[in-house]
Amino acid sequence: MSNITLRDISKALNISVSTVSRALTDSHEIGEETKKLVLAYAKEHNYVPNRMARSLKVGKTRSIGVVICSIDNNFVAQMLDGIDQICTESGYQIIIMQSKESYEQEKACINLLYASGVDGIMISPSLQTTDFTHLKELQSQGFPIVLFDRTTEELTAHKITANNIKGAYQATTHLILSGCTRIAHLNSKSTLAITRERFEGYKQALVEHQIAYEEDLVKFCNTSINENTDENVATAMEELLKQKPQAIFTATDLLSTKALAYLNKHGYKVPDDLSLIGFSNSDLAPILNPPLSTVRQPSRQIGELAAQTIINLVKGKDIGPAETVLLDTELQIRKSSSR
Amino acid sequence: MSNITLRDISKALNISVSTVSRALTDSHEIGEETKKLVLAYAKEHNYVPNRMARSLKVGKTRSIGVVICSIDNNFVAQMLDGIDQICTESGYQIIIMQSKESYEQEKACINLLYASGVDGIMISPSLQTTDFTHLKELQSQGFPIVLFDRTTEELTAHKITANNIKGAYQATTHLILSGCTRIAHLNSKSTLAITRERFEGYKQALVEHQIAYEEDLVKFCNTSINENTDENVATAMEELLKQKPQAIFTATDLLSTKALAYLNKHGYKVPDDLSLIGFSNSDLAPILNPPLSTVRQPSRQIGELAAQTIINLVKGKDIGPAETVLLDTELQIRKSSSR
DNA sequence: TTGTAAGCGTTATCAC
DNA sequence: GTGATAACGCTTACAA
Repeated sequence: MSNITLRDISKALNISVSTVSRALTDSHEIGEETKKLVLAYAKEHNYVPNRMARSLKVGKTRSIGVVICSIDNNFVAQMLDGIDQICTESGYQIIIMQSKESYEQEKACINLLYASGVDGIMISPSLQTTDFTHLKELQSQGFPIVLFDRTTEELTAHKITANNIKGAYQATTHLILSGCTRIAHLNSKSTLAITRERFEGYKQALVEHQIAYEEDLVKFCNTSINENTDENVATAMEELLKQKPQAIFTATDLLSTKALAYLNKHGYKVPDDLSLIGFSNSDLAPILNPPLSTVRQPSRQIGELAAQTIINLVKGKDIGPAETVLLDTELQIRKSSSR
Repeated sequence: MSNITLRDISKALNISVSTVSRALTDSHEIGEETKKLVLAYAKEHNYVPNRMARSLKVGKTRSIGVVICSIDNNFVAQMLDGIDQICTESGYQIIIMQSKESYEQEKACINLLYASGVDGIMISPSLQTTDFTHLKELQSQGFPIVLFDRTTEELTAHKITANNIKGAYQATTHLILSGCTRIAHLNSKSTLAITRERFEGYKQALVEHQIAYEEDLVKFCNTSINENTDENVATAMEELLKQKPQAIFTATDLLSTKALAYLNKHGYKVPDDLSLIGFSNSDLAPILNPPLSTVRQPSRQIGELAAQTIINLVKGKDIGPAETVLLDTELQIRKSSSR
């Protein structure tokens, strides 16, 4: 198993290195005889090409960088699973880096990835990120970049994300149809499309059902890591609850579960006292107390599509101008919103 | 940002490539003047060394392979988080590969990682794995390997894992002290130490409290991916419940939540009808229905220690003979086991 | 069909 | 203290 090289093979078989190289890549300009010979020898001594040497030579590493906020997040892990599957199938290695919701760390990740020679980068920006020049710079050199899940209008690129407006709209509409009119909305604080779009869907549903929008029923709270999220959520919930809402629509996975925990802890009966519905991809939603109604995102599919897109870009395939792909969410009604 | 090389710097500054190289690695045999000059120029044009070239030359990639069952698993994600932190701090890149609980796929991962030149491998074997020759072969060539979380006696290596016997013992003892004598045990099917040790801890607690061990109260079920786990768990639970247990101790994260889901679905009141306690690292345990008592493992710490160990090995540090590090678990009593 | 040789960007071994 | 030069393992013109 100790590494054998092209030269070893060439010496053993008394043919040149280049012939061996070509034989192994099944070049048409090599005799069947020699091909078989080389292939056999290579297999027997289980030759495995040196990735570094190959990369150095051809200037491509067959690896792509993936930047996410945190690997320790159900939804993210599911997307990574999808990404990994596609990339492995296509012979690409992924290098995962976490921004931990920090803009500085995100830039550091990008630099590290670029320095380590990845052929392309897929990124779901941090909630802190408002400036995208670190990505624009790369792009301007023709470096392939794909945004997934979290997107922004600041950057022209291929983007794969859930249909956030529609998902939020459906969730809110569901609450309205169940008889709620005072519906609170808890969102995370960011300038990313994801935040605005879910807020947008919420407002659309209100408008459509002639319910006046009330600013006091909406809170955006800082959920960046290290930002004592529990406390921020508690404060936001406290203020929202003062407004006596009949229901709350939470816009992210983290907020949904933290809001439920808060309500349970403070003696609110869900859904008797108020309904709750949120974005969440946790498999545990059905056995939460109470079972949590959720907008579920096609996490694996987002990952798969994004991976396929970056691979196509990296391979130089013409996949047309940058476009945003919106994948439908799925409304899963459970007890937490059944009044 | 387009890559600048040593040669570019050497030309611009009219000094040799080797001088530049040495200046950048802060060699003591270079004049302070030139050092400053080179460093300044490098910074200004943000020179970043070519990883491939460096790796090819020195025969090390500063990357380590991490093999886990699935990234889409709370506990695993937490360990990965710990691993990532240590590796990033030490300037090592990690390459994560999933076995999906398949022995064949695990072997494929190992081969791919080895072929891609990682300096060492950390692995948490699949539940299917009983034969460890694929790892032994690597080891016999002096290739660094560390086992984490899931270990085996089949392999002599550095191992980092939770104190499974103690954790299981504590959980079972807790059930006994709460008044249960008919305690069922649901475990996963594997020959890994993790399975046997938790079973062992369960039995130890019984013995110590003079409770007779009953084979019918114990089930090992196949939780490999693709093995219709839900159905297997349902069958196992059905049979266990026929024995009218007063409590169930579930041995893995997956089994714990699936068991709870099963009980809820079939109208069992936990803890009134029976208590439940399980291994789980889900942050949602407190808001499950009912809040789930758990044995919590120091996931991040396991990852961190394992990462530190493999890095030490890779660096050739003498860290003594292979030993197993056992980290204490934490018993978290909640409503599901409060009678 | 096969061989020769250059070169990818580093680092290391010699010289000077 | 600095500079040539070879070498890591591979691919690829260009020759033969």
